[in-house]
Amino acid sequence: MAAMISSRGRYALRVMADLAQQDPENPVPLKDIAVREELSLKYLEAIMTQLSKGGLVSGVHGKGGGYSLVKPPEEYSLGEILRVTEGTLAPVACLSEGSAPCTRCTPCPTLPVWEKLERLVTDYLDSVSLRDILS
Amino acid sequence: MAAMISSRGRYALRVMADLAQQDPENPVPLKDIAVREELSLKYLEAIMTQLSKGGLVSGVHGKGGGYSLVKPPEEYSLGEILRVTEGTLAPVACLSEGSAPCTRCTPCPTLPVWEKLERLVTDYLDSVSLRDILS
DNA sequence: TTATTTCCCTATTGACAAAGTAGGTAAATG
DNA sequence: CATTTACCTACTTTGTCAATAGGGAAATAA
Repeated sequence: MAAMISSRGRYALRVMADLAQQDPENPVPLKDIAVREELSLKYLEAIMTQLSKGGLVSGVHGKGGGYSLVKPPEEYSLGEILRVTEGTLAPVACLSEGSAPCTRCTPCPTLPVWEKLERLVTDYLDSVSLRDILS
Repeated sequence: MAAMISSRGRYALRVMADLAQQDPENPVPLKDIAVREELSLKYLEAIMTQLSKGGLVSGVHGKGGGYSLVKPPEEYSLGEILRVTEGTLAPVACLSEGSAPCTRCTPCPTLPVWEKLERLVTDYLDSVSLRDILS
């Protein structure tokens, strides 16, 4: 199957969309999101930690705390959210950073194809905003 | 990481390109390809079986036998080769055939995004021919 | 007919990543 | 100080992909 976007990434989009539909002034506790989105609290925590470390949301501790977006929904692109949770949107392993360049044949005749494909995907996902997927 | 194209698919492209560079009149035995492409014979067999069942190559048994392309290189698209080996090029699991439609929310606000992304990827890979990647 | 070559078929193994769980710690609030 | 909440570390489970192994069936040539 080898889907490019994992379920974790899709959950992240759902959660971000959920946050976008709440009052931006009040942080939203994970407990609430877990119920609305039918996700386990623990799994949700793992995803939010990534989003928080990636600077996409901010969390405040204690009673009355929770998570909130750091900017308006139209300023998030799906690409930027997915890059944080998926790590990379590269269509092949040899384009992911941290992978040794493939030396089977030089120059690699398919490399330009993968590079263009990655650009295609990235450009599209960067062109869709979080607001665009609010229902 | 979640690469869209697995190493198996990339091997398939290499093998098809290898075949395209041999005499189209004489079937090429796997043994030869395995040496040239530095793949184990057994693994190569598994890949060729898929390509053969997919109708992309034809194999003939016995001495003097081997595999050959069934049409000229310019008539193969990368998309058609990859669909055979990867099973699907769907960016998300819910678009793969055989998967139950997701019922979390209807209508799903992200579905149009995935559909467009799949079309983008498919159209591009279908526009590149096997001849285009011969070195 | 027999031996050889080759494709072909059905498992199985091992490695690894992703999905999801569990239990706790630290900060903020009332 | 008790409660609420984010945050941290580790684990189990599950599933897929890569690669291997050991044959069997068809074709050819001697």
